[in-house]
Amino acid sequence: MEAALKAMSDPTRREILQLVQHEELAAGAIASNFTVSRPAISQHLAVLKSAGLIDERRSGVKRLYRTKVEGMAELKAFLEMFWDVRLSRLKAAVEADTKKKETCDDNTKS
Amino acid sequence: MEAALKAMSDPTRREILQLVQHEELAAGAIASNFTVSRPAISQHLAVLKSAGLIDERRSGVKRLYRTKVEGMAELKAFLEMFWDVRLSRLKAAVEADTKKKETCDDNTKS
DNA sequence: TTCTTACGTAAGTGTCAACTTACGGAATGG
DNA sequence: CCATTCCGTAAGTTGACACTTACGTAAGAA
Repeated sequence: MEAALKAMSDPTRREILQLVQHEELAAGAIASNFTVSRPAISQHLAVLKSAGLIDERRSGVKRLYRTKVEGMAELKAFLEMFWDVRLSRLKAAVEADTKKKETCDDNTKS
Repeated sequence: MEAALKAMSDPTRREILQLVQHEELAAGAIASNFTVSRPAISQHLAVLKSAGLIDERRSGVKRLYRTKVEGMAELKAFLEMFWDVRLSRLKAAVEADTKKKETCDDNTKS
């Protein structure tokens, strides 16, 4: 997850992920969508690949890339953990509010 | 989302988020869980706060922090976009496979 | 073979960020 | 008042990283 998060924290790489989520694209075709140099895109592709976020396939002299969504599974699970906590907080708040009507106690100090 | 992603890309900050997801904790109490210096944690808290991932509340001489899950909403939506695409890929593959069987249905037995 | 296409890789540079120690400043207790 | 606690901020160092240009390499065409 560490690698996936760092990889996605770059806006250029996020754009690449969106570009190749529907169709396979060659490295050059990807680079043509950006103003930065082609080697820079090549390095971004290497980062995405080593983070498990894209797949590479060779076809003749070209290299085709495509988003590999499995690499985001861990991160997705991490995020959903917080959503579950939010729900349990709501539940706890409701229960605490119910109990407060029985035992009114003030322990704050100022 | 940019800020939230960069904030979460640091392992120390992810640990902090998990520490304060259930209960409010003071800055010092948070720092006591790590080996890095207290000012370092203070800086991490500032990053998390400016990314909208935690809330700060003052109580006397202490500052209490707590995870603010709303800051992750955009990132969650970004991730789910890729999951939707994966489903549509599966659907497209199934439909293509079905069509193939219809076009050549007179002399082949699957 | 030789040229061309389509890439990755090497090397260097500038910027950013995570960490350290030292200091400042607000709230409380004496 | 002064001292202590709790915490953010300042300043400096180190390492990571995004980018550049220049070069290397594999596949196919002439």
